[in-house]
Amino acid sequence: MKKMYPKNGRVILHIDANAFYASVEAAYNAELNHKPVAIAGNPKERRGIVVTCNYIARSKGVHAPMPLWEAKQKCPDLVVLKPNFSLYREISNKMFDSLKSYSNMLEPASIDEGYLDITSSFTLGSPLEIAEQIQQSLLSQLKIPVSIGIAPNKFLAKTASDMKKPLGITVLRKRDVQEVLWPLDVGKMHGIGQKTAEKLNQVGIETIGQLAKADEHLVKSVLGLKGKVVIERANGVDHRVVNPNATEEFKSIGHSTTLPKNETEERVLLQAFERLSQSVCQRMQQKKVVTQHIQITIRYSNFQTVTRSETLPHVIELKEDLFYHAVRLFRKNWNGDSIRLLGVTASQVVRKKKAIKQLNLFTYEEEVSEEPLLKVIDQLKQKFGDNIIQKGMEIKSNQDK
DNA sequence: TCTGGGGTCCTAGGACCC
DNA sequence: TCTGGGGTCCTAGGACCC
Repeated sequence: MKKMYPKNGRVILHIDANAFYASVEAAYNAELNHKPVAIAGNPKERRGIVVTCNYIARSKGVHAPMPLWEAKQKCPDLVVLKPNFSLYREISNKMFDSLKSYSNMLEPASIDEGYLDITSSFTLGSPLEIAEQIQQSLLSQLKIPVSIGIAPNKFLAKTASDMKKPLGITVLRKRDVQEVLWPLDVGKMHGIGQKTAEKLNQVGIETIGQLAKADEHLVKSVLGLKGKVVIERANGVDHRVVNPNATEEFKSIGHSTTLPKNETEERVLLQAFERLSQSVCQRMQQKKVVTQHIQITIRYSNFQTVTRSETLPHVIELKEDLFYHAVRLFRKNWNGDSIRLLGVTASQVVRKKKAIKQLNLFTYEEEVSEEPLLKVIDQLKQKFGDNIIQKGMEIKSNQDK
């Protein structure tokens, strides 16, 4: 077979597991292969949605993220399973371990897909041969069907893997872009959602081909800096590298929950915050990180969503601290309307090791009680109004030093 | 009987500093 | 009797993806 890799180019695979959660379930229960299967958030509760479903269910019109009641209406014999995330995580790890044997240049993009740069893996065979080998071994060893895109960059590889599902292998060269991509609606492009597509339509750009040839000033006038990027993509250009460390560089850990019913009772809301703080704290411990920035999300029953965040004068990691700051933000910002969803996020997390120097600066060991500070803030607030809070925090951080 | 939960990145305005 | 300009940090919200 003729070698496909160009002398000056890269060869990148995008490996995308088909209906991943449903495939994992079927791997452990073969009967499911012949039934329509959906994985749904809260199968018993009214607010469940389809997270993913197998291809039999899809043929009946079920798709994510459809409300469960609607899915059952379309497909009365739908088998609905609760998600088993720890199992999915385990199989996902096995999948990526297996991919690493083809190249170290592996970047997991989510639990069920990743990029593999095989430019230097030519001793293992042609790109097509490598893709076939990957597909067969994942299917036989893990019973996970995947689609694979082969292309000179990430964008084209991702686009290619999407073109044949399940169990497809698609080669997309730059010279194919004009014929394959340009006729498609601009909204089909990865990275262009409904809103962006509407904006482009309004200036007369409806297909990917029109976007590729569009005036950069025109596109920038509706999309800002993103305009340059999407024009490049439409021309099949994408210089992003495959970064094996990307998963190490996560930035936030959050938890949110839709309440069993719309809620106005503060006691219940605070209980929810306590559970959320607990689970965020647990995952921070697992990942060995601390945070100096906390954010809460309030979604009201009319779906209006408000986020409020705060940079803290020192890092925190304890559940009690997360809870304390979340509740303080909540009390300051809740308008009293009934609430559908609450969330707590630790953003800008830092590895604990890296934070140690900072911790020393802030006398981390002997935690200063917040009570005196709060009294001071209250007095200041009475004098100067609410916006004094930030000042108060600065005072504290100076004291800590 | 509407609309989950986990994220990332970008924008834009105001505060603040030099 | 009119008010720089550049850089950075902070905050809120929007868009997008899986």
